[in-house]
Amino acid sequence: MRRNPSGIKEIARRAGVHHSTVSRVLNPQTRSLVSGKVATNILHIAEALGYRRNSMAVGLKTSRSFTIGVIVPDLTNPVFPPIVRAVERTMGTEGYVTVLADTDNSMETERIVLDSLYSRQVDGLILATALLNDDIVAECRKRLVPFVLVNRTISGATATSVVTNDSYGIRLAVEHLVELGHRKLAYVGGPLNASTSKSRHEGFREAMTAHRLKADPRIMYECRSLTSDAGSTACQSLIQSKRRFTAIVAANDLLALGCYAALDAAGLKCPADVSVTGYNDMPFAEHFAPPLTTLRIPLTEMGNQAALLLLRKMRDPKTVLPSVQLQPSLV
Amino acid sequence: MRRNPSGIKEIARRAGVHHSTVSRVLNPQTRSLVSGKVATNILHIAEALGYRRNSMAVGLKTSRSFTIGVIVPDLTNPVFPPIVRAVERTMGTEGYVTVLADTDNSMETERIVLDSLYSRQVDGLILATALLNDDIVAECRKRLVPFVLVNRTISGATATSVVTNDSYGIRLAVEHLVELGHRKLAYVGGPLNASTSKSRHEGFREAMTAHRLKADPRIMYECRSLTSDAGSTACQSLIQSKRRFTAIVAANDLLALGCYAALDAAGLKCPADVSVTGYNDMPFAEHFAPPLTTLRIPLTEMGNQAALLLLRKMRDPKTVLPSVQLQPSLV
DNA sequence: ATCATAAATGCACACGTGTGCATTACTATA
DNA sequence: TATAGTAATGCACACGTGTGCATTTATGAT
Repeated sequence: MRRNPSGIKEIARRAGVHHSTVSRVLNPQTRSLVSGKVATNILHIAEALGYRRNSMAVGLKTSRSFTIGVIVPDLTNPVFPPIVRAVERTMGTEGYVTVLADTDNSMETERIVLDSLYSRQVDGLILATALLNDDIVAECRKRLVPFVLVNRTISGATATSVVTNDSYGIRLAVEHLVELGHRKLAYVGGPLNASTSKSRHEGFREAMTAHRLKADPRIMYECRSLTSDAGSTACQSLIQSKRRFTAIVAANDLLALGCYAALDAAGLKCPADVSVTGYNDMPFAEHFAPPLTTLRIPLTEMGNQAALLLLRKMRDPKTVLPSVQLQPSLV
Repeated sequence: MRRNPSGIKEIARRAGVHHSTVSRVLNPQTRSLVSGKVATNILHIAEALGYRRNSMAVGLKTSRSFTIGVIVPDLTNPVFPPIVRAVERTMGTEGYVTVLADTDNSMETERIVLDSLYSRQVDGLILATALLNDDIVAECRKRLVPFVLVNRTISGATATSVVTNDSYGIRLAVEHLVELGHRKLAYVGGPLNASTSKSRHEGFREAMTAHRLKADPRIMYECRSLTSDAGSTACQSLIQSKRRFTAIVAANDLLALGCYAALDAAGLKCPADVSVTGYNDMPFAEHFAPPLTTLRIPLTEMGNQAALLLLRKMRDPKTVLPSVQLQPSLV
């Protein structure tokens, strides 16, 4: 089934010109090379035929696909949709199309996906999956495809990334709780191989010592995944440890919700018995019971910035891009 | 910058064979045509060179891109990420890549996006944006690209779609409220040009008459968009109308949350004064204050089914696909 | 050993477009 | 009007791969 019977050649035939002339007309870049009369005629014919240029042929010839890849660990994590959306939009206005890949937190599928994208000649990548020492990032570098990290970064800050100041954010949370009179703060964090979790972890310790409090490692937990379930089990063992704490700083809203559940199951009231703070500003967090104190991170802005940086890099591969760090705010 | 210096020809050169032989080896379909010895040798060389086939060239030659498009109206609506994720995954296992497009509820950008995808020779489309009489769907049909509608469908059921039984879902909600003793039910729905909103609207009226209750059009609202804000303003005017109602059936969780906000602002308690039900089973709806009674729709399953149908259609364009209707459940 | 047959490989063209270079048509200046 | 110069267009090849057909090589039967 030939889906597009009318190529550039057909237009040329009808206009009585060589197909190269048509090519020039259809390309805004080179349209000025051809006389106005012929140009408008060709444009009319193209319009009448409903012509759409075949991007595969263009891509083959120019080795640019006007396609970028966005790789996320889990699209159902509410952090990512706003980022992806923003990327897709700003790239779209520049004529780029966004292929989305969800790795389901698996490095193996990430590698497969990367192969697939590379084979499709993507012009650039936006990675939201980076771990601290990530051989996938190394591979991207080796393959010479421009990429920007978003949300997470790698150790050494050797790649351009768009992240938020996580340790500052956690400090805001700690200060908030301290102002409310809390002194015994527990911490429920994520896996330390991700930059976000690591700097939140460190941010917690720094903020505690800054307030002359002790960050007790016995009431600090590192969850394996950033899910509600993980937070719940962490909080359960926290409760069972019988150590005193009056507040929990969670490194993620989902973890915080898990804590809510565990506290509720243990008959503890929020925030009467224990206060909980989250991180990420999940949509509608204010409707939770009780309304979750959390940190808003400018997700859309992050997506925008990442897209803009990537565009710069793709246009001029030898530019060295700055990394961007945005500020979270307490809500 | 040549990113892929080692094409099929280079491999052929090193193996001392013609490039067509390499092509046959690299293609599992035709590998049996070439002798085992040569094949393994070629595979080794390809491996050593880190060869990845150029999909644009393949696509140009075979006019298949192994790419599909997924078009959603708003990715930050929590309904869509699970669907998109499921589609991407099942398509991925079949070697397809998914380009995502967010139309931001604008038909204009949808048309632009569609052009862009068509130009990229997508093999198929999954549309979550369909309105009841949708000329975009007509355009897809004219362009002969296989497509499947998901979540929403068009009038006349003339296209294959994967949807849930919305009127049944609303009936469940109504029955639930009636069992709780409610008799005066208000309805806050979405724009009637979408099939979901329309059948929920109709479902509400049917369920009411089935219980010998009157669906009072004066306390039934049609919001312009499915957002929390829209629900809030609808509920406000509901309150200001001074008409009696003891429960609100919202056609969407976001609308329901807006009702929560408006009721709270008016000093009304939930569910003591007014009960509210939602629709869509937003993640963590159980953590809301109060826990939202809503309808769970099998989003992942919908995405899966849509992908499978599309695969069938792409493999055999002359099959006529069945439409699938899944059942929601009250939670 | 000879020949018929099958297996393996080479050859050449095609997919649709872009682009440097050659060629032709036009314009202006003397 | 002749000529130089420029604008407009045609020509041909290239991008990387797939595939029908021709050709060569191996296999087996007599």
